[in-house]
Amino acid sequence: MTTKHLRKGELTRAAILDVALDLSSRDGLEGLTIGLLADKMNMSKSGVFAHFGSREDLQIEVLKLYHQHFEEEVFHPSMKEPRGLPRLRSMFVRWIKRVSVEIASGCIYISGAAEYDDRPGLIREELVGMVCAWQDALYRCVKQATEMGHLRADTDPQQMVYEMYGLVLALHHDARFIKRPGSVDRAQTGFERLLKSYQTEGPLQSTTTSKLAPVASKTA
Amino acid sequence: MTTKHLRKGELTRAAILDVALDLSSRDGLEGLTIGLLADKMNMSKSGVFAHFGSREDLQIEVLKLYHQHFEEEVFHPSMKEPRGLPRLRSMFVRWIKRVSVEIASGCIYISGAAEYDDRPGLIREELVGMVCAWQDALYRCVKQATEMGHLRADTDPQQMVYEMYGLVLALHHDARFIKRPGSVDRAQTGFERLLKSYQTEGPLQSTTTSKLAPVASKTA
DNA sequence: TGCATAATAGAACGACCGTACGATTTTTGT
DNA sequence: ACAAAAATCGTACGGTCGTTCTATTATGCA
Repeated sequence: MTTKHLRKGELTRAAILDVALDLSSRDGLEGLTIGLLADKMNMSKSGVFAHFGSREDLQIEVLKLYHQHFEEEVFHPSMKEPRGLPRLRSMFVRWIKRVSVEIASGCIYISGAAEYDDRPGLIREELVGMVCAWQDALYRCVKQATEMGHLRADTDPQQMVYEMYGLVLALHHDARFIKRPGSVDRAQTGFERLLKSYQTEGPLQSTTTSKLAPVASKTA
Repeated sequence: MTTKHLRKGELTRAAILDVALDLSSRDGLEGLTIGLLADKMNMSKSGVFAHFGSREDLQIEVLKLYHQHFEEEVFHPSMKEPRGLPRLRSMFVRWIKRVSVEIASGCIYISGAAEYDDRPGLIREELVGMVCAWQDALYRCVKQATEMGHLRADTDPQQMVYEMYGLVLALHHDARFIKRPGSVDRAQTGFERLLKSYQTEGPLQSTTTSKLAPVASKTA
């Protein structure tokens, strides 16, 4: 019946996208080339090209594939954690785990941000949308954590997301560019300090009132 | 006498490098093209090329020029501030001021880190050296601040430099890529929280002993 | 003012890029 | 098994890149 949909072309197309994602992670989306991709696939340039209307289409498909992986590895599992601080912890830990695995290859969200910060077009728009979606997810999570009393009531979610993002950017920078060991621990340490800071420390007063215990039940 | 050294070629060479730095800031060092550079200079490609042995040489010269500007604007003025916390503050403030001015053009240290994290060669080596030199300067400054009692004695300088760098990377990311307003304030706020955290907060105890007043005399 | 020399221009090269098109092979449905 | 359709290949075009070589122009010193 519906088996007619699994035509061979779709399979090779998926295989091409897998390899393309690999290449883009290493050399950046802008470094992705159809000729190189054809070589790695043992195909002709035109054979690869035929699966996509243009190079830009290919790049966008790669981007969507990366987004899908990111959601499956980081976002969706974290959404199964209980709201508030446990979920926020899960998001950050899975995030830096993914980036630290990506140290050998590279995170497209991060490398893409540098590549497309001054290159208008569809790819940039897509990329900005994805990054903003992820930052929004973090934002909502921080907000919930404050509403549930896991973080100080006057916590500025935007500010906290900003600093979390900075910790991950620094991880990518130091580990992948500088190749300095121990960066993963530094990201984790920074996050703990961030949490402690937004839990106990008042704007200009000492720690007195903690409405709720930051430890939540493991069952969703 | 020594006026023979200011031959005309040296002048145009310097002018070319200025334009090249501008172009590289916008499109990245790898996006720098001799043809485009020649257009902006109203010169022929070969006329521009003749001043440098190769494109790689040109890129390295651009890098050195950027490094020189960075030192003049950020490093050297900060070294005139009194050791410890005042100097550290100056370094960070001048740094983010420079990066926030560069939002319209782009910081080569940061964009270069993404471009060359997997591209071996002379340019990468040069770039890593410069960034490490800057991180080392920050490291020494933090260390002095702890030795002078401006920061907690158990402050891990490497960790603090890591987090400062993260704040600046996030600034570059949010302001230049996402184009979200208010990022400069967020970097500043993050730094203040960072300072407070490393001044008062103990590893697992409350604030009791502050050896020295964090306010130092303005005279070096 | 001349003349050696430096500075620039111009054209051409080989390489690689994305893309287009027609021929050819492989897959698919009957 | 055979015809229709899909997938793949080979080739070619126009463009840009860095680089080289030779010719031309501008500069600087005697």
